[in-house]
Amino acid sequence: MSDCVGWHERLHRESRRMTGPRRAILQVLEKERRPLSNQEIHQQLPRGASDLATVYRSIQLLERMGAVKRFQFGDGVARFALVDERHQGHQHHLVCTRCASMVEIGDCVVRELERRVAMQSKFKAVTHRLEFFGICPACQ
Amino acid sequence: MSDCVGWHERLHRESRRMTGPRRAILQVLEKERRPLSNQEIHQQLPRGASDLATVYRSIQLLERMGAVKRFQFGDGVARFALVDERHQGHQHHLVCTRCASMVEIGDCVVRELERRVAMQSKFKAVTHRLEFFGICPACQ
DNA sequence: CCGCCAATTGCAAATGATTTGCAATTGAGG
DNA sequence: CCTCAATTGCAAATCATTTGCAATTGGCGG
Repeated sequence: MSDCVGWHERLHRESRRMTGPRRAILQVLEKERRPLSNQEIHQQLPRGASDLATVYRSIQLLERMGAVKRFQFGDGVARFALVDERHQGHQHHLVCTRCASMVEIGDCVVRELERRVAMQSKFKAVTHRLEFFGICPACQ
Repeated sequence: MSDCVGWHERLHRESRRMTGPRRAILQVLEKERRPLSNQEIHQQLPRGASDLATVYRSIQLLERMGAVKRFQFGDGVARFALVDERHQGHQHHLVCTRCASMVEIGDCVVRELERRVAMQSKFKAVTHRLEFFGICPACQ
């Protein structure tokens, strides 16, 4: 179980509070290290720990803070997973299309390409989003 | 204006019909070669050419046929653009985050990496999704 | 330990995108 | 032209996500 001290500070920096619901939500995200929908997070919460609307609001906050990353699988539901702080917010993942379990991909090989793309297209502030999908060993 | 003959055949292969609404929708997609939401498609249609529900159904069909590609920018709206047949359905894009204008990216450099990822992770059937975002010259 | 006050929450209602049921309409082959 | 499955329009239903608001709560100062 995490004491959430790190989170407490991080929230405090933006004059935000560490509340019961937020603590519970963070604990779910830390335990299940894979993309979860707001619904799924809410279900895994201890009974009465937080309202669904509060889950939405907390996730929104965490996303603004860059603490959580949004995944869109194309089924109309947004899923979120904690960002690994070691990767300064830029990291790619391999996600199982059956169970959404997730593996981190090593270094980003696309950075280089990004610069070339910007150069050739005359676009500014070019970024990218790269995700891998497949079927994990457990699901095969 | 396209005569839509190619589409006619392609639909026929799956015992689908080329109808008025579908023709109109395809014409919009061919003219505006950038990701459009169902709403946007519907708006650009000649008055009364198709119901919004029919646009949704047609786009769904085109997506199943692999004729259209779905883009999720994270604003809760799905956008779709025609797939360039030359690229057998695999192609990356650079999309303007302001106006959604779109440029195609040349060859896919990630294919190689994909195999390595599959190997190391023991995942099967690994695919990927890669999109670039930026601000196009017109929007700068 | 107490009180204050902005931040936060629960609840219910509002939004907005997308889907669906169904009866009426329409392609396209014969 | 006739037939029939595919398709459509329309309205109602779903589903995810957001929002208004009064009540509650964290955390700082005293």
